[in-house]
Amino acid sequence: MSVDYIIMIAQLQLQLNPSLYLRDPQSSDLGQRIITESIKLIDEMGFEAFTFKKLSIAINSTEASIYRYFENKHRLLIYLIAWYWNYLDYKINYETHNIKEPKEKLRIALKFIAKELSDDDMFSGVSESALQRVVIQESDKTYLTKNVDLDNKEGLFRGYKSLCVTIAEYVKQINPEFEYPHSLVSTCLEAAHQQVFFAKHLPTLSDINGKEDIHQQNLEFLTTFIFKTISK
Amino acid sequence: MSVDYIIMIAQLQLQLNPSLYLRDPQSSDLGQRIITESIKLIDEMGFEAFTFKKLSIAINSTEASIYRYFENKHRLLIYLIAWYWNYLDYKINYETHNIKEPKEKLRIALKFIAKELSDDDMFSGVSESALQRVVIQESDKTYLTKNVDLDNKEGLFRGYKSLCVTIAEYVKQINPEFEYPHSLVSTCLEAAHQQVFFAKHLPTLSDINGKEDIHQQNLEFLTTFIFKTISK
DNA sequence: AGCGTTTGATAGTTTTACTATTAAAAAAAA
DNA sequence: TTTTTTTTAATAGTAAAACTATCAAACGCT
Repeated sequence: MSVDYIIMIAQLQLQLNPSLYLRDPQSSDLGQRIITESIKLIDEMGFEAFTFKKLSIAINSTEASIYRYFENKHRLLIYLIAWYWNYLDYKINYETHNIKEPKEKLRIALKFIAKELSDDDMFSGVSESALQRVVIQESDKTYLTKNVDLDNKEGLFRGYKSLCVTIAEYVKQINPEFEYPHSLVSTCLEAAHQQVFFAKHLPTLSDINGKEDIHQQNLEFLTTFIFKTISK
Repeated sequence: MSVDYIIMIAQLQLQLNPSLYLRDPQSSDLGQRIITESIKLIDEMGFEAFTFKKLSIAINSTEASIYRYFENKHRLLIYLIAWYWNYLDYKINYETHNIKEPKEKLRIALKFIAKELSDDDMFSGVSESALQRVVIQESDKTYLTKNVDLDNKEGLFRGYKSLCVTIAEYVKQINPEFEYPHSLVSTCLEAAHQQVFFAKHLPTLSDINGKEDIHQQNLEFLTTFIFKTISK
């Protein structure tokens, strides 16, 4: 691990919008336990059944203490999902940094978007595989609320938008005449987790079958769909 | 309105899976009020803030009475969304019935998927425009739960899957070699409402701008991406 | 008029989503 | 090392949500 790499990570952490929390969970032991355990719990029981009461028991603390870090469980979810998109955005920017060819950049981006994170991928104590499952099942709930406009004004969705814009840039470079780069990329980002969910739970809605490598098939689908759509 | 049409509607209503409710809301005045008012309320306040208590006040009845029709508010949402997909599936089947050319069938299907329903479109007392807004904002919540597999086994998502399969058939007829017809169509169906939501609330994620006709632009985007993806 | 079904009224339980207060513990400053 | 400040834990409490149960009134039907 080079010094540069450490600096990049530090910046990545700092980039998380302070509006995402009341008190920075990265700044204390309790805060970090809130993050790691909430990912586990939401992954296991789903966001609806998840409560601060249950979380407080899991981390051997109290509800009141958790409320000092996050206004409510919805905000905590937004934080977790934002962390993931920021992480992906960082990773994709890092991996495509010295690539010239936009098609290659797009290919790399898609690879990271569709890639399954493994259980031993850990990033400052966070189980990335559990977080990825949380993203697959819960991410849309962050913005599908009557509060979107206010939350968006606070910049809570910055990471996701940034990632979308980054990749839309590659699309524009490949085909400057294509009229819907952002729509295509957001559709693709959404499809990336939707198709995994469908493959596992509503297989009629997908041709990706659970028997083979879901993430590999998904990558092929997304690649086909995005490159064909922007072809001239 | 022809007799055939009436029969089709009757069938459409009957096709709604009885597992969707405890007591058929179409069968009584109170049941119908539950449906029409719940659509209004969810549209206005969002699904999270919506409660049976509020609904009972709106329909001048009691919580207990509503619980005789639906097990809980999540089941009611599933019912409303299922109604919409069944309605769309019926409409698309009806409108493409005597069309031979699969490309034309697909075009018609997309037209109905992307079409904005107007305030005066009413179908047995249901405000279709309000229901469509509910679909845009809430539909994904029907299946993004830990209960999906059980709900799916009960056939609660039959309408959506049926619509997806119908359109995937057109895709297969246009290009039998295309490997992901269902994935492409489910991606398209999801994008159809996602893009409207993004255009209104997270415009960075979309090229569809709120100033012009969102639904028309959306149709163009969806048409471009689906036809390009399946082109040889 | 009598019967079964549907609805309304009322009441009660458990859980969730918070807020407030105070004391103890830990960290930082003097 | 003592003092001060900040953080956390413990406890308690509230309002609303998500139900369940009971019973009587109303209604539709034969």
